Amino acid sequence: MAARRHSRQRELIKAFLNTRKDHPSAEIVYKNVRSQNPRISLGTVYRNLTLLAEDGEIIRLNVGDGVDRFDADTSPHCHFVCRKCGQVQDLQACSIDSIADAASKAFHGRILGHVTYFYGLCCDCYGQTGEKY
Amino acid sequence: MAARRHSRQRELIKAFLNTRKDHPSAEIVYKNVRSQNPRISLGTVYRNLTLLAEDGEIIRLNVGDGVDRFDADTSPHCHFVCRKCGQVQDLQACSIDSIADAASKAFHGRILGHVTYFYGLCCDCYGQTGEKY
DNA sequence: AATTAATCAGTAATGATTCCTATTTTGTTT
DNA sequence: AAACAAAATAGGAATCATTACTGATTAATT
Repeated sequence: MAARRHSRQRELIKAFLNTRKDHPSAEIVYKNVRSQNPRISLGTVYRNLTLLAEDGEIIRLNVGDGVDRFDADTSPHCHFVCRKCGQVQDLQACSIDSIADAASKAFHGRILGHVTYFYGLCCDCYGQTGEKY
Repeated sequence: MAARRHSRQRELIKAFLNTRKDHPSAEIVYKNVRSQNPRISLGTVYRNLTLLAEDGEIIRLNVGDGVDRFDADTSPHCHFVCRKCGQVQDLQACSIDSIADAASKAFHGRILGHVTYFYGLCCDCYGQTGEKY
């Protein structure tokens, strides 16, 4: 029903996300994509990010810092959020898939998926602050 | 430094949260607490919810639905979010603490904690929709 | 080329949360 | 108990990410 049509703007946005591993926000996508298409509007960026996420081409990420972030890597993986500098990075080393199974057994509805993120101090911030946190 | 002083309003808010297990939003806390103190302001509710969370007396919860939710149960547990009706419920049966340890080994910064929530269909919605989702 | 619906740019609107300020409370000190 | 200082409040304004609206464009189809 929702016939998705090709669009230059959406293609640009997806291409940009493919170059980044730092989970940029819509605003950052907007600023960067404008260098290739100065007439693109922020609303268009938001709408296409939502469309791409609906189509499963990207992942919408919310780590509780007030902005939605977007990730072109749709393979199952977790994220780490630095409490000091706010950066978000991938954490491939965690296989939590088994958890959903365990949770399903003690649950009477239906579990479709789960979201996990870790927080703490990233490598750089940990080195700087020592034991501050 | 931040000498916390007693306040009727904060006490009311905490007492209300203690009676609820459905992780209400600030707006809902506001509406309910007003029946006991009609002059309380929404800003006061927000500020005290933040203070309580900072003091570790409650937990601030963000499941990506646009509002922050609050939980008086500070014991370690996960949450389940229904994709259809939006309700948030506790999921006690999951012990994911071991995950943080596993993740720490493959990480060069410092992991202080983690957040996990499951999503899917709650018991009621699963019964209604069958295989729709 | 004509048609139609998706998409766009630009802008206004929404809504959750925070900020601001004069006033009131709370806990402490004389 | 009166005086005092710091913290908290009510009420409202401000912020800011995101969504909604609208007339103009554009991509795909006949």
